[in-house]
Amino acid sequence: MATDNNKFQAIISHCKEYGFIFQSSEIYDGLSAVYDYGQNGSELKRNIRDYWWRSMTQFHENIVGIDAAIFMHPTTWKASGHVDNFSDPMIDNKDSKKRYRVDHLIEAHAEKLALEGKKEQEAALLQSMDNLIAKDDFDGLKKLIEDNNIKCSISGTANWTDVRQFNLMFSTQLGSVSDEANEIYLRPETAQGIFVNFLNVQKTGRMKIPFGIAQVGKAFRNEIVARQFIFRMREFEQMEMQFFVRPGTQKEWYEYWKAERMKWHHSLGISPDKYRFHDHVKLAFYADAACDIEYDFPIGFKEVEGIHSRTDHDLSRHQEYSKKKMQYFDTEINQNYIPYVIETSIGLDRTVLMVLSEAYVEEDLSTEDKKDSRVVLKFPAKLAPIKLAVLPLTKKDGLPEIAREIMDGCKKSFRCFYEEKDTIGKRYRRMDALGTPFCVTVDHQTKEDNTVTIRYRDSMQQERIPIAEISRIINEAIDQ
RNA sequence: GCGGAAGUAGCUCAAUUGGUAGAGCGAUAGCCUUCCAAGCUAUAGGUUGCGGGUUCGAUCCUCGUCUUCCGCUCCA
Repeated sequence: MATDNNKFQAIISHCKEYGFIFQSSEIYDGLSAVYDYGQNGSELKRNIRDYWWRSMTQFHENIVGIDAAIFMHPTTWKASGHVDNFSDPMIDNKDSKKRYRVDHLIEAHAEKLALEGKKEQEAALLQSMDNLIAKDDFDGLKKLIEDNNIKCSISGTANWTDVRQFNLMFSTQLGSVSDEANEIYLRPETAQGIFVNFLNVQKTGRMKIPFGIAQVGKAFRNEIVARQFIFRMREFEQMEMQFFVRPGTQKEWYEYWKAERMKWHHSLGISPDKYRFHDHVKLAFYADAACDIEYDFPIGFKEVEGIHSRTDHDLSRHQEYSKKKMQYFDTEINQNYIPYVIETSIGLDRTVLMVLSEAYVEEDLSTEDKKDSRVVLKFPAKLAPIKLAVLPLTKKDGLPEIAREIMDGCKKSFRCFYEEKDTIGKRYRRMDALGTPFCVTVDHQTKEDNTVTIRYRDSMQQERIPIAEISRIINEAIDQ
């Protein structure tokens, strides 16, 4: 791995070759920025998801989980601000390649007219623009730009593309009759499923503030450019937790969750110097504090998780649009209020990529006589797709039968893999490439004293242990 | 989305200046019975990304398209 970019490419190839991640619909040339998880990738992903879920809902007594539908009432997205903020008519200047939001471009020109004292022209321009935007008349908008001879500030030309709508939300029809009234969106984030269920969960769970609601699920964004493997996909999975707190305490809970989430990342066995916080300077309209946890991917430091202090923005908006009171009565202070929210939102696919990036190692094992190397995925045992490989040293002499018995004893508690083909060294290396932390080998001595050789993935060390100990050793490693 | 480059077996690559493709690794089956891949034998696997055009004939030339990579752009 000469450069980090080579390492990234190597990881992508490895993922395909060993059944972790395939491009979607590959036999039909693939679908851009959509990927499928294979037999090993789906296990890895599920293990990460389960670990996060347990960390939230099991280790914290005041956090419960839900699973909301992907389809939601269209008003949800008006209330959340996605309808207004997630779709804008855009236009590109062909010479400078610069893309503008049409309204920004025209407003800038109107401002210029105002400065030149042409107040009437300014008003007329803005009026025309508002009319056209309200009608979604993109051809009209382009004509307006051309008629006013609006130029790109960089290239100074008026060589424009057509006006196009970039709607980051996917839409579809609910019901079989196509009708605009039935248009609904695939959720662009999972958070809103939590907010609209806030009262349901709080009341039925008798939850007392502060408390959290966790959720794992798919979200969809029609990204203009989606690239970099599974880092940015159009269909992706989020693991989110919204933590409801008393107004005024959000700052301390924000700090609490920053620290708590960073601890979780370190518990994956990843070194702290691979992480950094990136504080948002320009805050979104709904936030009073926000930061990202960034991991040092082979392609550089990139966001894995976001922690946002969302104030009471979401619940207030839903209260406004639904006319339902999104309030909580706090018996400690005898007050009704709309809770403030701290959000932790981590991309599951990005976490998979992070774990893969961290685990992937090419090792040079050459000695003086022999060149040798291996590719090994050093997953934490709890995340490994396969925990144990059971390998009879040979296919004869009753060794496979003993190995099968070990398999039967272990496969109820964790995922095992049986293999009798090829030399033992080759089988070890195959397991390294899948990230299997333990291999046990049944040999002739096993028949005499019921012991096997256990071989550790990372150190490649071996030791002799009784068959009865296998299960305990591996379960302990998984629990760490 | 724009510009540039690329696409040949699961992977890494070769080949024909236009005459319809080979190797290594890998896979499968068998031999060997071996505690850290690359011993032996056999087998499978490619309408050379896809679709048109030029041509007697296209993997090669040409157009379109899809996908990927790099840069720009975008990412409430």
